[in-house]
Amino acid sequence: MLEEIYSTFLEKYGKQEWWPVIGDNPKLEIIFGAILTQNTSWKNVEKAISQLSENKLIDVDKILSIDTDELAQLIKSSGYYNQKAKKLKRVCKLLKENPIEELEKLDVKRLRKLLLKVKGIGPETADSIILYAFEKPIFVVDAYTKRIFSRIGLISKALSYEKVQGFFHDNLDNNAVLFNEYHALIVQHAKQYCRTKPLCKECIIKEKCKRLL
DNA sequence: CGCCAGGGCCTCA
DNA sequence: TGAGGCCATGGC
Repeated sequence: MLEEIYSTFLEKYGKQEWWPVIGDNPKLEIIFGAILTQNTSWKNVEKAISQLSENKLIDVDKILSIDTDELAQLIKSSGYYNQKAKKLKRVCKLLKENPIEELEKLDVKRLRKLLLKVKGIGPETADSIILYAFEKPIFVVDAYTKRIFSRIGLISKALSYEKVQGFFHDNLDNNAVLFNEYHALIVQHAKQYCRTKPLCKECIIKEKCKRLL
C-alpha cells in the first residue's frame, strides 16, 4: 500500500527536488534550515537563511562568536527567533566538537543519538538533518505524514513519532533517495489536497482513503 | 481577523 | 507517555 501511494504521488506530482540550498555550504545550511523551519512555513525560513547567507553566517565559528540577540534579529522572520538563535548556537557547539566530516562516518543510530542530545533538536529535526544533510536513510515523520496516513486509515493518529516511523521502515526499502522523495511528496500532497480542511472530492488517492468510503 | 505553517521543551499528572 | 502551555513571524 505504501508503495502504491508513493507511485501515485510520484506520477501526479513529479520529482520534487526538495530542500533548496542557496549557498556554498549545503550541509550546514540544511542543518540550520531544519531548525529554523520548526513549526514555521518555509517562506518565512527562506528570508532568515538569506540573512544568514548574506552575512556570511553559514559558518560554525561565526555562529558561535556572534551575539545571540544579534543572531536572533537576523532570523526574526522565521518566528520563535530567540529560541532558534539559541538552538543554532547549540548545534554549532556540537559541530565544533564533532565536525561534519566526522559525523558523516557515523551510522544512523549514533548520529541520531548525538543530534537528539542538542536541546532544541527533536526527532523530526534530527531525522531531517540525517536524511537531507547527511543523505543517510531514515524516514522523516511530520505532522503531514500523520495527517495523511491516519486519514487513509493506515495508522492511528495517536501513534508516537517512533511508531509511525517504524511503520514506514517496516514497509519500505531502506533507501535514502526513496525516503527523501517520499517525504517531499507527502508535503506536496498535504498542501494540495490533504489540508487541515481536506479537498477529498478532487483528491488523487481518494479511492485508497477510508475517509471517503 | 483568526488560522496555520516542513516542532520541541517544560510541567504536571 | 500524554495532554496542555509556551515560544512568534508572516501569508492568506
